[in-house]
Amino acid sequence: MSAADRREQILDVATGLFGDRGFHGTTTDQVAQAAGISQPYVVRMFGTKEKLFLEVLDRALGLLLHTFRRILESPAGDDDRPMQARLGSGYVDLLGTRGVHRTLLHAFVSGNDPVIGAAARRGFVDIYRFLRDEAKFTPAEVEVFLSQGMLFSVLLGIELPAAFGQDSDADELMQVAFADKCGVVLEMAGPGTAR
Amino acid sequence: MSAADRREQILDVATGLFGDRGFHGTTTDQVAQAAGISQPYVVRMFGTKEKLFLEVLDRALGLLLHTFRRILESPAGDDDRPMQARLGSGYVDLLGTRGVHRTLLHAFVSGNDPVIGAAARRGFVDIYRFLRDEAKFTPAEVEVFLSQGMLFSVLLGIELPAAFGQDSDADELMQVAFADKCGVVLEMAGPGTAR
DNA sequence: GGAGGTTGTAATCGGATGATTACTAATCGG
DNA sequence: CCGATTAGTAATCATCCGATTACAACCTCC
Repeated sequence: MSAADRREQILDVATGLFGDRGFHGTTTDQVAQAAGISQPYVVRMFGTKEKLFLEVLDRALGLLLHTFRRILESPAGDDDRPMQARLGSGYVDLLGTRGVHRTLLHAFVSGNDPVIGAAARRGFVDIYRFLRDEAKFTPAEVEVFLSQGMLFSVLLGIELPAAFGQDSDADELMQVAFADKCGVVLEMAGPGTAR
Repeated sequence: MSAADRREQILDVATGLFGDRGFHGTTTDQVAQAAGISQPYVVRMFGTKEKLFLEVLDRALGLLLHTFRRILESPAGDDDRPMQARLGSGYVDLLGTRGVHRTLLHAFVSGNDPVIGAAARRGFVDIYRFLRDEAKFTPAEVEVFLSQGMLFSVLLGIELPAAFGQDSDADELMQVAFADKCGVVLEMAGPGTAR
């Protein structure tokens, strides 16, 4: 396999693993085994585990913004909902790429780390700038959009969809938070969607 | 020092440390040094690092719910704002106890862990039940309250207040997200509030 | 066909880390 | 004053983990 392809493959599996267990909770050996290669190769290809995580984070942020820009620039077609709702659906659809949401969330709780924290802040502000400058959201719209997005992410973080059916109050909470997107979320992150 | 007092002291410093670096990123030795005792003593007092984290998590959740209940049951007095706003202020005031918000967030991103994840889900559903059954929030009110709370927490997670003044867009984002609470947040979590 | 680059591994190192054991100094009730 | 409980440590263990080094197989182009 070419180094470039291998690189992409490692970043793919690393996104899933970092999403599951975070930076400190994931070992380079787990990444290597998931990619079917040896641990030293992972380290040599990225230099350090931290650089690997930073690349994973950058890719996740890039995918997020790319998804948003595609929606923003695509013709509305038969979708007559406001842009907030359309971008929201795009955010949910990121569930299709394993680990993206949860890797981002892991980065967002690492503000204390001098390197990862700085990258996380930069990434979050980039998203803000997109909503303000490109999507032309008003401050109030930004606040609602980001708020709902973060509740969504945290509920993914605690794996509430994966525990669906075990606690009627938890199921009700999902209904309250995800509303009409509940079905989609359960399809993509519900029980049995595991790794 | 009595074992009970020592226990509380360890839980206090551990809350700060776990809030800063999470479960996997914090060592029992860091906790011990912060408490001014030896590492084996920390381990023996709590059994395992995981049990220590679970106690820290329980305490944080307990403090959160206790704060909410106190506000709910206290007379409105001169505060004529709706209960959503009053509980929101209480949530912000939890910044007064170092590490509570960020420890909770770290737990909320650990849904994958069989033990910590289960505790985190239980805790989040407990909060939901409080809002529904005790605070009598409507589903829409719950959604708004939790959404804003999670955006608030994530912005704390990336240490946006601590980086205040370094990026005008970041400062603007804080204004958009925290609004009238911006001043209080900066006082309690702004630059120079460090450990 | 062989020189050189590319893809990859085996072996190993050094340090960190959670946990265990065995011990000690102080405190306290009788 | 003494036996026992309590608060605490020093030393050490076994393991894990990221990183380094040295080497091997393979491809490719002249």
